[in-house]
Amino acid sequence: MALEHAILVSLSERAASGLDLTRRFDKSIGYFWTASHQQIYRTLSRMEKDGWVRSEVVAQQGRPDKKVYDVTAAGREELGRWLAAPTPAQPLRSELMVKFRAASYGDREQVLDLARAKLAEHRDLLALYEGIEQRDFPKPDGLAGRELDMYLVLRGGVRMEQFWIDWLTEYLDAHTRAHTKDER
Amino acid sequence: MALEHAILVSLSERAASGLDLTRRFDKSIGYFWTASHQQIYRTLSRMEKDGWVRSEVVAQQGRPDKKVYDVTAAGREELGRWLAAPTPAQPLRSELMVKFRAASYGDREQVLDLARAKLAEHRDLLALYEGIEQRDFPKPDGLAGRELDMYLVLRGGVRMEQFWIDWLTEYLDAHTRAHTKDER
DNA sequence: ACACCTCTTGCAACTCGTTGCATAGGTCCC
DNA sequence: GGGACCTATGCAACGAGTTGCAAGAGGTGT
Repeated sequence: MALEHAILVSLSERAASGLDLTRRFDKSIGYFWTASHQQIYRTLSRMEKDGWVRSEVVAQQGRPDKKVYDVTAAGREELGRWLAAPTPAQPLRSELMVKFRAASYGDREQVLDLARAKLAEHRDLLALYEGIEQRDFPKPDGLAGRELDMYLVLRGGVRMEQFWIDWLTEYLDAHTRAHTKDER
Repeated sequence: MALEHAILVSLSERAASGLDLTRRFDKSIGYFWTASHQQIYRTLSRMEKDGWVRSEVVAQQGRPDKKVYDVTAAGREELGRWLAAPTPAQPLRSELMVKFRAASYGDREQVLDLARAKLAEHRDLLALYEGIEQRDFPKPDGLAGRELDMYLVLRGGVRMEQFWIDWLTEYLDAHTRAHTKDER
């Protein structure tokens, strides 16, 4: 399981409540690991029971109290252990690829429309990531340590979106060419 | 859910038993959608109950009987419906990216070793896919229809592996450079 | 006073996927 | 005949993740 470790990473950067974490998983960390708020609350409870984090109730003005979580020494130890452990291969799982392979059993034109929609989605995501890259890392050459790590993960996101765009373009081009040939 | 649809696609290509399907999910289809045999048997039962497939017990010589499944008209209809339906965005989920981002909270050298191991894995996969590409599609230019679909999905696999290789190489290079600088 | 909004935490039920095991028929070999 | 192994199907239990809903606390509007 990696959600508890993703939470440990996020809490290592800064202590947070369940809702704070939920918001972080909606942006930065969420770009490469997603989680719903229910999942986060449930996991936080288990982690506290296991002694990886401890919580403190903090009163707020004009808002309900919140429970702020913090990583314990045991949590830091677990994080280090997990970091060094081999990562199991995550098999590729793409609904889109299943559909592309199945296109001849349905309406091909609609599948091409799906491809065009996905292409637009991935172009938007690429623009988002490149915007963050230019805003937060205008000069990547001098980076080191934690900042370099964050930059390189973002680069992974950029490259991933570029992959989708390139492949979907190849897909659409090839089918456009095949279709044109049929018409002649 | 896409497993039932992946099964419909595979059964559309050719009728099969649960174990046949398990073997297909270990190779061709499995390159972009995986499933264990228990999952397949369970899903086949449900699909038969829903009327998407029908089964026939076939006696074999020297082996236990097998139940061969076949797509019904309702199954073909469902497949067509699913093909045209929009595909929800699948958020990226990469344990490796979480680890890379967290490297400063553990032993960085071990994380670099993980990256090198992943790089080797993806090089192997790329070689596998490129081997299939050259064996099955030596002349991709004339392809159309179902063969073109299969070729293009394979191209997606090749490009995906190439993405991992390129990014991991960038990651290792950047950290090698940062480390060298520290030493000076 | 009352309805209604947001913030924060959480429960319950469900689906999806994995792991471990069971069963039953059959071959091959010693 | 006994044991190892393969084919084929399946159950049970668990863990991970999603969806829907609830409840309390505090604010705002009329």
